[in-house]
Amino acid sequence: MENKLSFYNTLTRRVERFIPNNDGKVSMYTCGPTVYHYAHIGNLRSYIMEDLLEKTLRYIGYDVKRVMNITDVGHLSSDADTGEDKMLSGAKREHKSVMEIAKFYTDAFFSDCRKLNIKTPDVVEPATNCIDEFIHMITVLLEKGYAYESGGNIYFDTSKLKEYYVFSSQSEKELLVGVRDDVGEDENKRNKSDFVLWFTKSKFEDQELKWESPWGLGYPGWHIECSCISMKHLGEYMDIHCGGVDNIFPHHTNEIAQSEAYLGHKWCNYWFHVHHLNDKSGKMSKSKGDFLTVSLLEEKGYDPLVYRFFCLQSHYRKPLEFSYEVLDNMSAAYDKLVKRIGALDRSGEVDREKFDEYRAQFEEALCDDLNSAMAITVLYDMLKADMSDATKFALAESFDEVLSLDLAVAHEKKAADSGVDAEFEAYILGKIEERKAAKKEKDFARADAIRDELMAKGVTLKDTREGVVWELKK
RNA sequence: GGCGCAGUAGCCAAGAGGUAAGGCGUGGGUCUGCAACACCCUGAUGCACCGGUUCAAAUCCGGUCUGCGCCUCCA
Repeated sequence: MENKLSFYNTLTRRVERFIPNNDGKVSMYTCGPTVYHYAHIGNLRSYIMEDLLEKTLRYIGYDVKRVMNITDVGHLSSDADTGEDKMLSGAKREHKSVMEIAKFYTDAFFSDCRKLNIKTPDVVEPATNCIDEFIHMITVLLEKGYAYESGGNIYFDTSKLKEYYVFSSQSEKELLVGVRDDVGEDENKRNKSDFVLWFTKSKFEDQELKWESPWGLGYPGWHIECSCISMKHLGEYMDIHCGGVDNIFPHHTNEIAQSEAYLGHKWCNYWFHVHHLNDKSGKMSKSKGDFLTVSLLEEKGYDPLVYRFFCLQSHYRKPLEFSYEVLDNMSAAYDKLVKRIGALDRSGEVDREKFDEYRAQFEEALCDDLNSAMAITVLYDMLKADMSDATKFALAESFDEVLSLDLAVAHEKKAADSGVDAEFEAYILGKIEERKAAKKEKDFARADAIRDELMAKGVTLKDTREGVVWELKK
């Protein structure tokens, strides 16, 4: 099939035409969450943009297999032997077991994804399911001389590689100029850039999850999981590996190092990285403590899809700054868009020619380095164009396969479960009827009095063309 | 210190050599008891700044400034 999609490949540092290893098929891997806390909306930006990539691939006809890991062990707060396991500190914080924490936050993560219409990958695999695979890969790396044992831990020897810093033109010498003095140095390492594959000697004796291994009771390092899980499900050759830009180094750099050392050949051709969501003070981060979640946005009265719309209006390779002002802006735009599509008369013939014309424009925008903002413009252009409502509605439905903004579903249903109890709702509906009668008799003073009465209870009335609607004031 | 990303109207944002898309907001209008909704009209002689290349630059080149990220916690 024709390969028409282009996007930025971090490995070559340019926008490239995407050509999969097997015609028409795409193997795709996504670094999943470390489930020690809620995902914040910055984390979710990456998953939204990766979802866009996956859906674009499917939309233009590829057969996609996508795999995601769940990090439920081995992700330390520092990559040296000194950091505490994130899962363990999460468990301590909430006085639960590590497995309970993992389950709780994995569920929370997918619940957030559902609200944002992020498709669940074809395969989701927790790291703790793959201990045998980790041990196997580490064994091979030791046999091949790419790994060594030191101080009880197994390390990857980066000096054995021709090129370690594959993603940047940085020289090691420059990196050695210490910037972060908060990171303790691991005395067991032969080279500064070496990293742990397996821990048996942790400074944290209370590590809850440990497994038997040829090197003793212990647990895996963080980077090994993505290499093993992706190979387990996608084989030795992979098309696209995704993640946030902050994973470029060290996580993805280390994955390539160990995977290609293990395989003896090139592993993944395309690396797709999503830039950060910032606020005025900079990057949103779980470790900063204070962060925005999907639930928080909902509490403030925003539809989670407004946040998706906000992300889609920007580009994945651009830093995006979050503010409530912009979200309000997007919220208004989103409501108008949905209402406009909802008002379309869907009976009648679809004009195939027009349909194909706009669908092609939409694909073209997406295929140009995933220009989602332009794709949304095609949506607006299409709604303004001279063609039947049925054609417009069919196009909106089609575009929504990629945009996933619930553009063509009944939004009345959403309004129905706004959390108002039946008794209050009956009262409101009663008042609306009363007001309708007053208006009919041209008793506008009384009609306004009823509106004010409801307003005092937090209910806003609007006489739209489709009838009276009410909403709870936020 | 090194490496990288970005700077376009009040806000978000597209465009990447040929004379500034789109959205939200604002203002004006039409409509309707009023409000709201809907619809129409409305915006940058200019794309951070300074030079250069060119018939032509927001787009290319050089330099400067500003913001942000990465350089073993991060999406």
